[in-house]
Amino acid sequence: MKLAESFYKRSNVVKIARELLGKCLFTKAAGVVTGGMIVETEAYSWKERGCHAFDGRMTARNKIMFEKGGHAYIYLCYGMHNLFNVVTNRKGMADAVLIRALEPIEGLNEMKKRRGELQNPFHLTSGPGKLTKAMGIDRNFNGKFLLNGDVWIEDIGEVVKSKHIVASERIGIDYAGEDAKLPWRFTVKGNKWVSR
DNA sequence: GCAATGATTTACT
DNA sequence: GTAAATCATTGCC
Repeated sequence: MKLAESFYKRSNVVKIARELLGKCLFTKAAGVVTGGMIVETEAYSWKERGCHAFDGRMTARNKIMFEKGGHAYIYLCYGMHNLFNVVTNRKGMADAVLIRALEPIEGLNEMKKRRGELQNPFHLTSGPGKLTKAMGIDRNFNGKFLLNGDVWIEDIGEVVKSKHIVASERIGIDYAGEDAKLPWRFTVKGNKWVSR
């Protein structure tokens, strides 16, 4: 079943990022449903420098993060990669969880077709830019609401024990200074679909 | 209006 | 392991 709106609207974005492990992200693009279990996330808050909306800076790009929890925020990075985020917290509180990797479950054939030939089958969705491409996510998904759009998150009853959750430093945000050291990246221990 | 930059991926050494 | 590719968004001129 889909996660309730109340799940996203809580104020502790780090806790939400942790609880999203084991949940399933699905999209429906071109009439085909694709998706998988989330195995890697990162938390971002407007209270720290790693976030685009640091210090409440709102721009045309990140204004979705200021919406209430439950919206999808798609950000184009390095000119060619779409990154998928889940907005959390109340309206005006710009927190979000970046989905970095998932384990494919639904629509394997479609995802392979979108990604093309791969040297390593584990590279299908083991990275934020890869999984969006595999699932057909582009900037048209920006601002969609996860309870009534073509993208949503389900709880399939999978429980990831806290022993199997690893917290580590986030990736690629050295510019954030001290905040780059926050252990806000969560991965499922030993899962092959986690990015490097 | 224009140059600088980045929450990455891919290929090559 | 390292480097190049590549472009929307941003912030300053």
